[in-house]
Amino acid sequence: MTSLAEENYLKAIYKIQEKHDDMVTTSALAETLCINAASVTDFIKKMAAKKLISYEKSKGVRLLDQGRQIALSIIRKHRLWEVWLVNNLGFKWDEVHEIAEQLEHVISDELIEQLDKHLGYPKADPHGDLIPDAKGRFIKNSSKPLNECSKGDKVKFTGVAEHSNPFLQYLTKGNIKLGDELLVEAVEEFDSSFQVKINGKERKLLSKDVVKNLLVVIL
Amino acid sequence: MTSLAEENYLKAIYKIQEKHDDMVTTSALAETLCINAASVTDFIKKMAAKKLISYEKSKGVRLLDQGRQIALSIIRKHRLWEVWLVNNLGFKWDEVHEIAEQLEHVISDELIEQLDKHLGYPKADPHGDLIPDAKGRFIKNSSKPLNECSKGDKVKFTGVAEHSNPFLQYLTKGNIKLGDELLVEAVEEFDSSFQVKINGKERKLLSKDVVKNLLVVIL
DNA sequence: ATACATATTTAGGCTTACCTAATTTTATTT
DNA sequence: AAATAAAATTAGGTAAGCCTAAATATGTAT
Repeated sequence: MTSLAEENYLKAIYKIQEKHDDMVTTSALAETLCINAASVTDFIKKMAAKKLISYEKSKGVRLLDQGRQIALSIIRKHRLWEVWLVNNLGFKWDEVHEIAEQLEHVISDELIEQLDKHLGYPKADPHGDLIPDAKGRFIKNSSKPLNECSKGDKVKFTGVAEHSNPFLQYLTKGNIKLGDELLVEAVEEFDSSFQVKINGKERKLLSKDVVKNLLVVIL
Repeated sequence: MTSLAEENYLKAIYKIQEKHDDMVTTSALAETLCINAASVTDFIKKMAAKKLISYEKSKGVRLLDQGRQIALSIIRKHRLWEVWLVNNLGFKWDEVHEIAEQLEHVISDELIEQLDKHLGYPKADPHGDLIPDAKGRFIKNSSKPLNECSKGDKVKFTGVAEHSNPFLQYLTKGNIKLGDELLVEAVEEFDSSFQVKINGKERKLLSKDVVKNLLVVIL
């Protein structure tokens, strides 16, 4: 059995590892989980004893296969629930995180497979994050941040690299939605801002902080 | 804040009180929650201190308004989730209890109101149990056990008084479903069994143990 | 290489929600 | 009413998951 705390630790380790593919430090975990570093040290020792993670004293931890599988199953559940909340219950993409944080811990393989089917086997959640399958496998796509694109590129907006509500709400206000087609009309070298045309209609200026957090695929 | 344990205690007290409208004893609670009586004594003292229940030493407990409201909100959530699981995810009525036991503890008023709306404001769950509204009010119906009916009565099957899987599966096997119309053709005095005609078609013999657990309304 | 700052671990403690064993209270039988 | 059985409570204890404060290890700057 995996406790709630363990699930949250494993998910946090997975997410930190995802960014800088390296050992995950005690302090990074303490930071993301809002738990005292001393408590984290305690806990990771117990998880290491269960072979969920590997632990090198004073260096950090890494997921072992068993731990990674659990982390992926939690992420799968989280993202499927988010799809349901947005597509079926009418929530906005900036309203679903907290609720999905609770729903992701409900235990029933049958439930999650039925939910997946009910939703039509979605490949991504409302923020464009990929949904692993029941075995923990992703169907990778080739998205990259918009700031890596050049003038003239025509791209599709497929996800966000930043999940904060202010950012999500900024996009909502500007009527920029997942699936929109963006044409890079100009790149201002001075401040790295982008001028884009959205869906062949509206023209918009996007700051550096915005473009680096928009994930797109080249069309 | 209400802990998971508190929610389960309150729900259990509510359900026991529902049957024999009386003080709920420590042993009855211990029995239904599968928790040692000594632990129950401990816990109810704490809940009494929080004014969720009233507690008379060595006599038992009763819900106070605040505790009743919480119990009803848990029951509301449980039953709404059961409706969703059966109507939208394709589960059978004997497969949903455990999953709903987990889902009922997810905290979000917005979620539960959206779910209620999504389901079309159902008045009863898949077993015919009434769903309280957000304020904890029931729309009572006038159902009674089939064994209280007489020869010639035409009734509608609206709920079960027994929720065990063997009973639910017995009904499923016999193709007896919520909403079916039953005509009492004969009552055998010797063993209290009933001969009924279902939906004007099939004729069936139902034992005493079955008829007392079928809730019906007279048509 | 040493000093300092930062990160990590150790040690000791707390709360929640359970447990067992022993005791006390309540109810039942004779 | 006394004896006995059953129920409830008290006392003391445990594990999980957190905490603070103190000690130790690591990394960085001089």
